[in-house]
Amino acid sequence: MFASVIIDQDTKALNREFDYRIPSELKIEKGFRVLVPFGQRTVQGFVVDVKETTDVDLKKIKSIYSAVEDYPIIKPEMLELMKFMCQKFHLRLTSVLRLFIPSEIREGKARELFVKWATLAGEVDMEKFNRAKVQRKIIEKLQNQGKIKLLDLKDEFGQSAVKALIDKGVIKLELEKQRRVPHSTKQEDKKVQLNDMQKRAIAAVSDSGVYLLHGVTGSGKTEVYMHLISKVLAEGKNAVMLVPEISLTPQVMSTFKARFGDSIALLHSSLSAGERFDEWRRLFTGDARVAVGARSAIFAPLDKLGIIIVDEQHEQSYISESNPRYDTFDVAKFRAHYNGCPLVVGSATPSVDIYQQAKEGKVKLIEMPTRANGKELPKIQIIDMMNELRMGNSSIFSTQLIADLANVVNEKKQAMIFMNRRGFSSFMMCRECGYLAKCTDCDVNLVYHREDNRLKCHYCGKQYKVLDRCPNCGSDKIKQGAVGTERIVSELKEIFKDVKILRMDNDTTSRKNGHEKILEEFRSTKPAILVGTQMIAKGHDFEDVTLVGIIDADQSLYRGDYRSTERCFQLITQVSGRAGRSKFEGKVDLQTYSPRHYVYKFAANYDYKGFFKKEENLRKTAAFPPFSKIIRILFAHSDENVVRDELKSCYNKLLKVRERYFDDIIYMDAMKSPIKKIKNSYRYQVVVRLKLDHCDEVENEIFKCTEGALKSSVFFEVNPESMS
DNA sequence: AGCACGCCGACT
DNA sequence: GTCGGCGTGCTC
Repeated sequence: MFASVIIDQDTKALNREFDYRIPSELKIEKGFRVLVPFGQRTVQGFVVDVKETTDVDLKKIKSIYSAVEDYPIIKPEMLELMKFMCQKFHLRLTSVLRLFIPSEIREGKARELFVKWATLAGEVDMEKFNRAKVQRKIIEKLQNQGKIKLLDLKDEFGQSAVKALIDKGVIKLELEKQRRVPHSTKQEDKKVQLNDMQKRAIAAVSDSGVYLLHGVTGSGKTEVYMHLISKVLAEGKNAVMLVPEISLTPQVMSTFKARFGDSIALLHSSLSAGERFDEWRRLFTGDARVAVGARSAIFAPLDKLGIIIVDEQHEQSYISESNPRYDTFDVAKFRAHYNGCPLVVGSATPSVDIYQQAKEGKVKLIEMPTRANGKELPKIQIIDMMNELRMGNSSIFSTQLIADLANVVNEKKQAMIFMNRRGFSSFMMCRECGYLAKCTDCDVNLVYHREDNRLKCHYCGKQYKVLDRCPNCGSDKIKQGAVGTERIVSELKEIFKDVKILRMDNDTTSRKNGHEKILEEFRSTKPAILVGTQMIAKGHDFEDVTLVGIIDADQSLYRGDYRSTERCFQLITQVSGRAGRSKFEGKVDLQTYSPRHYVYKFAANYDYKGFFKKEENLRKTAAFPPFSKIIRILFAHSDENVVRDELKSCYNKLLKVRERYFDDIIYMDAMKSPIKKIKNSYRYQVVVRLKLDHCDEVENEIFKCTEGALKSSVFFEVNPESMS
């Protein structure tokens, strides 16, 4: 018998199967981890196939040395899924593999933790211990208690006496497996009475298929998820639930822990190696039956899945940005299909893409249009910053926001100020008339590149001179760049001298528990103002927050890609949900320089459907996804000439593909990446936009063109989240 | 990834 | 002559 093995080394050159003979004395099946001779060395590999024959010259074939475990570490479903992912996302088997087996196990770094227990080996002849007082005491204690942890024994009586007894064979050691418990909780499970809307939602999820749970913030989606999971567990099946990493706060984890106890495994980024190992093993063996975690938890080694839930479906973090790039949704869909179970994705602001699928009937839509506590959603007031300017207020804050903040301070309540300050490049606009630089060919906003001081379109690569005068009204008041959270804090401190003002963003939360410390401080201070980015928008329930301020909402609009309006809508809705969570009324001050942009009107009215309709029409007209497919191929290498050459030869092949599929390709061009160099590696890219008709076929043809690039790293993305 | 093979410069 | 530099290519 022969085994097809993939070598556990992630390089282009090794991205194929190697055949080995299976020695008759070894029991080896698909999914086994094995040690094999490879070149001059012994390496670890994974058996992906077992077969009677091989095409390889028998003289070359070597035999497998041994199996690492006596069971397949990769289950059949996972092998299938690996193959699917390679094909779907154009990935290497060797890099996909790493997603399925935590590095702690792959590299053999973490093991099971054992505690040593000491017991007496048999009858003891006490006569022999007349002089050794300490040893005598130890024996007596063991006679009384039966077994004692070795560490405790050493603590009490000292190292040497214990060791002497072990050496004499009086004490026998027993190993007991011990679980490292990553999170303990004292929280009680709150039994919640479901309302009719929730009951209907639960009942709607019946058989397999994809369900979109569209529920406003505060509609009680989490309770629906937990009920669905309980139901599945009762049927003897298992469940996976995904949550964005930033939402996986201690409170959220405690809630789940309180409900599901030990049958849950929580997978998140701050687990230690040992904890991750144990949680993974518990899922693998079936000791844990619910996996809750961020993106990578979709690879939880559970069989018999009864449901997969993806919360906050619209979150960008479900699409992996680095190394093996994949979309969690496609992976979840595969697993749901394989297990014949439902996939439920939920959001208050579903992505345009999935809502379109719901509209087409590919996804079943479940709606939860009202809040569980019956409270109105906070009123959103759009504040025209252009008008503020005309009135002579050129500060970051509108008079309205300052007045509302003063109110919050007076009433000893709390406020959150949200500022989306991400990305390197920023937009250019006229402060007088609100004119925004746009690409003439693409109907996409231009992005300012500091490096070469030019405006660029991220979709066609067309470049423009930087504006020094507004082409619309002739004003030279051109605004460019962003205001950071830091400046907001310092300006607020000037205005509200005695008020606690906290900042929460990537810079302040990088230390361990930085997150928690800031939130705890905020929770316990009144009045207080919390200034932050994205991360303050996630699931924190602060009862006393009565005001949310959104500074410069436009920032998320002008990022120069087709999804920016959608993201802006999601952001406003998400952030607004933070205000008025309990008995107090909430209000949102939304500051913008383009108050008439359609996204604000719809967002202010919480009108998702209206927004979707508008956006759908725009994308249809402009032929952007979901009505087309964008492919971005990024080449990166430390030597600029190498990337340029490899990109060029790829592009030449692409030109031939375009000849063959002329009608299917709307647009195609090669250019430098918006961020030309990252970590000393030069980046060039090709962007292609396809009609949907034969897009899978054309996509594969396009991918083939990249295979000639041997030196550069090639990243192949479909409908990329970002172009930088 | 590693390790051998191989083809050019400076050394006992 | 040969010791060793690291560029290229292969590993079942």
